[in-house]
Amino acid sequence: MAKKAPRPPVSRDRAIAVAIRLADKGGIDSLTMRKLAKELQVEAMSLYYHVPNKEDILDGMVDSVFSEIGLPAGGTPWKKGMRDRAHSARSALNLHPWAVSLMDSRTSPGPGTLGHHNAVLGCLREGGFSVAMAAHAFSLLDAYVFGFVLQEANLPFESPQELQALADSVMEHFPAETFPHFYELTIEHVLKPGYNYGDEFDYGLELVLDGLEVRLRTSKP
Amino acid sequence: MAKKAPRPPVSRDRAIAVAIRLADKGGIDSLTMRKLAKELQVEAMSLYYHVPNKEDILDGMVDSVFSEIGLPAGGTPWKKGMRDRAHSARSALNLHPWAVSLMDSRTSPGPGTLGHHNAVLGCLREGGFSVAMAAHAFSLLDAYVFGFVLQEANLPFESPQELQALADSVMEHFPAETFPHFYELTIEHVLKPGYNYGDEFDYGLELVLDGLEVRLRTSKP
DNA sequence: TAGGCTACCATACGTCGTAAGGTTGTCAAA
DNA sequence: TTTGACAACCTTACGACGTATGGTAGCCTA
Repeated sequence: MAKKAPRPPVSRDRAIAVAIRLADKGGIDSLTMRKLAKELQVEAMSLYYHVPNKEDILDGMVDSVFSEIGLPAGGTPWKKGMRDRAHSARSALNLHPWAVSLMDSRTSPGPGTLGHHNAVLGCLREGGFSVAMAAHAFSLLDAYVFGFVLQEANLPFESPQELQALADSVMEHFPAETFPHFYELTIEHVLKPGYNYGDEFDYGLELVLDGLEVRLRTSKP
Repeated sequence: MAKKAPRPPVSRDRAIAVAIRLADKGGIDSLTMRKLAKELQVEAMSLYYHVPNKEDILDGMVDSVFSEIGLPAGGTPWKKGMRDRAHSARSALNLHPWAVSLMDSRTSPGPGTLGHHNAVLGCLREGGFSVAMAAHAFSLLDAYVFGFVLQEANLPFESPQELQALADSVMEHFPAETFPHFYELTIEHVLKPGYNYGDEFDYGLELVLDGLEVRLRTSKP
């Protein structure tokens, strides 16, 4: 996959794109200025010609992920718009799991982030939400989506086998009667074939959307 | 504030407690094995007698924060139990903002985490939730609470002055007509005196709790 | 008084972000 | 045709990080 002879020129955008690829492959901790430079076929210090510091690259990465989230086209009914956006956001953040933890500690929003916020607010306002109600809905939906993805990325297992192994390990350390309800859930629900934590996403999302619909109706004359 | 002459013995628990203090004071990045050792009045490598590596300390810190979250006493009505727990979780995580981003990448739950999960599930089951409904509720509530705290810890401002400064900075970089809905929200809502993002927490929480109540009622015979 | 154990320490390695100060290649003005 | 400014990249080096390796000093028991 290495380029032929001529090295394409480095730029902030290209550095960010390659950094995202590296972080996707090896996790955010494996992203170092030296590895990024090597991937771009330059030396580490050359990056600092295009970028003030590593933080700036991380900012750019987060903003780029935000830009990946599909935006509701103008005129979309708010409920469908918000549902689609939630699914799109989950997909983007699942593709780039480092993004959620990186959102923390990032300070100034970039154009991708602002554009995203703007489109969401627009969809809500067109759907009849007052400014205050739109703020409520925005906060609630974002908190739910990011929180869910955080938990999802957080799961210490990825396959049913790993889940079983984890359950075994926990049961070994703590006798069953210590945490009876936790055990009930584990055995009667989680360890059942076909269980998939990701399936919980839609349940919560629809509950939230329905709740917003009710509040919207009863807040209007 | 330094201890007198006799140095108290180091232990995993004491190391974790002091690590939490350091992370609270200077952020998670400022927590290094050398600084932690100095605070405990030993050399860095002495920590490795009590702890296998830094990861183990981070695990312990997260588990300790989970233990700080108040648990519903047995017999508490589920809605009050969940509301109180959500507030308590938010308080604990606001006190230790590094904990949310640290939850990511942590693998094996400790006793604090398991005890917390167990008590929550118990409260829901006693309140009439089926195992599957309890799983839904748990996922939804946790996602919302953690997601909200993540956003809250994430806010790039802490005082109204900083907010105003941030707004000015953003407006300088992007003309107002680029993101009209974002500007509407900022000017008509966020920059108004008395605005406090934290106030959004209860709106979303009550909406979620009401939604769960409806689902619980209609799922029962 | 010998040996073993617990708790601690000194030194060193490889890796990180990045400061400071080169070295090229290109291209317009002289 | 020469000059010199500028953009793009490089070399070297520094201090901080996590931690592997291999001590040592004090205590306890036999």
